[in-house]
This record gives sequence, C-alpha cells and structure tokens, in this order.
Amino acid sequence: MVEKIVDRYKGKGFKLTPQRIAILKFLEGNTAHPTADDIYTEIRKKNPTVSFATVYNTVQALKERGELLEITIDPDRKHFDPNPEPHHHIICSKCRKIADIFVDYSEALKLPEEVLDKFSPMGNHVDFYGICKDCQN
Amino acid sequence: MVEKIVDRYKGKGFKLTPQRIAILKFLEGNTAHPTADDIYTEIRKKNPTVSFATVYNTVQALKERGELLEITIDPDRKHFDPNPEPHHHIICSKCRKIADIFVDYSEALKLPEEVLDKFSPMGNHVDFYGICKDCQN
DNA sequence: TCCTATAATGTAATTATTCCTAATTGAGAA
DNA sequence: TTCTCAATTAGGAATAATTACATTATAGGA
Repeated sequence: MVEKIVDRYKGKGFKLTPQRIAILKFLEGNTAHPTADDIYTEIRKKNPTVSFATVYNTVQALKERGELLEITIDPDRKHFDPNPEPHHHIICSKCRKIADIFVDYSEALKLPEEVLDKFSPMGNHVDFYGICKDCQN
Repeated sequence: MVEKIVDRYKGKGFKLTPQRIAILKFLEGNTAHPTADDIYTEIRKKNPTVSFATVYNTVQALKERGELLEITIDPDRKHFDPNPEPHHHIICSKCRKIADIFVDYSEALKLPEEVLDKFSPMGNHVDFYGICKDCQN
C-alpha cells in the first residue's frame, strides 16, 4: 500500500514525507468523510508529533491537485473526501454521518437563462438531508 | 414595513425587540445572502450596542421557525437566506457572490436503492459553482 | 553524499461561533 | 395602566476551526 502511494506521487513535485504517507494511507479508500480533526486524531496514534498545520497543509496540497474534495454539507465543520470523482452526499441530520451518492444528475441540473446570463457554471454538488436508519430508533 | 413585521410575529411566541425588528427589516426581501457579520455590521450602524450574540440568537430563532435558511455553499462562512422557499444557489468561485436558483429539481434527484436502504431523505439542496460575469474580466 | 527547495513543527494569531451571566424588557395578566 | 416573569439582551469570555509564520528538518535530485 505504501508502495502504491510512493509510485503514485514519485517525481510529481509532491514531496513524500512520513507524515504525508501516514495521511495518505489513512485517506486511501476512506469513505467515512473525515474532518481535519478526525485525520489528526488518527494520525497522531502512530505519529504523535504530527501537527494540525501538517494535516491542513497536506489536505490543501491534495485539494489543489484535485485528489481530494472538500465537503460543505455539514454547517459545523469541513469534511474531506479522498474520492475525487464527481459525486454527491447525504448527511444524517441527527448523527451527522455522511454517505456517498454515485449518481450523475448533471443532465437534469440545467440552469435557467437568467442565471446563465450572470454566471458561467463550472460544476455542481447535491446535498441530501435525511435521517439514517441507525437514528430512527 | 415595521407594521408588517409586527403583524407577522404578534402573539406567536416570538418576542419583538428593537434589535430583532432591525434585523428583520434588514433581512426582509434581502437576496444578498448575508453572513452573520454582514448582518451585525449593518445593524450596528443604527443600533450600535447590538451584539453578535443577538444576531446569532435571532437567526437561530428564525431558522427554528423555518423562516430562514442557512446556506453552506461557501466553505469559509455561513450565509443566510431569508427566503425559506426551497431553492438552490450558485456561488462565484472568485468573488464568493451567491445567487438564487428557483428551479425545482426534486423530480430528477432520485436516490438509488442502496442509499434509501440506509437513509430516509427529507430534502436536498444543489450547490452550483461558477464564475460570475463581473469576475470574467 | 551533498545541496537546496520544500515540508514539518510549534506557537501565535485569526476568524467564526457559542456560551455565560447579570441586567433588562416585551407582552400578557391583573 | 401596572405588575410580573420568562425571554432576551450586551458584552465578554470560551471554544473551535483554521491560518500564518519563523525556525528547523529532510526528501529527493545533482
């Protein structure tokens, strides 16, 4: 797994450090939509000196490379999604759990003329709100 | 205008104070999607003693009554929309301006079975991203 | 192995928001 | 109109999330 990560970033102007590798390993295939604090807390278990600054620096660097999405569905904090494929999310209004929605709605999401007169659209994201089964008891 | 506001809230368990009336007046018909700070700054011009706590208390109370929407499209700060009708938004990635989109996409926004197995959806909101004409120069 | 640009760290600073509490006040009851 | 009390206020302190910065360390190419 580390080799895969090394291969992926080798010679791409992305300096691989133990801290970054730890963060990348944690994010790899992670569908839990962690917050910065989630990442920090997890990484600290094995790398107790990693700072928040490094976590934020790294997610920022990944965002700029288009390899990480910043999710704004939760008004309380940012969540991150290491799956950069365009997709959507649903959040449980009670426990704040977030799940992925892999449906391409772009055909349906047409904008009216009066908006197109004022904006050139570049993308979209659908927030769904609901209650998860776990919270319905 | 003040009379309209008084009529609307009279006897509804929502205590009308001068501060709240000032905030309500500012929000009435406001399509600029102000932040808490925008509201605070504006209200302070005529009511220099109003505090942030009052602004937050008031938007919270309005949110709970379903008269105000909290917009999460901007990762940097919350914006508020005094139009409680379900609608969507587009934000300019450069100047952060937000505009309303009055289109009902709910017919198209169906969720796949595997999501419905885990969540009972209650609503949705579409974030559009783009560049506004003002910023294209 | 050496060099250098880049990254990490720790801390301080910012920003956004919430909490706390004593004092005040709106609005219904008398 | 006056009284009463629960709701609301101001203001500052507390919290949380994020960013900035100066210094130190190190990854990775020469």
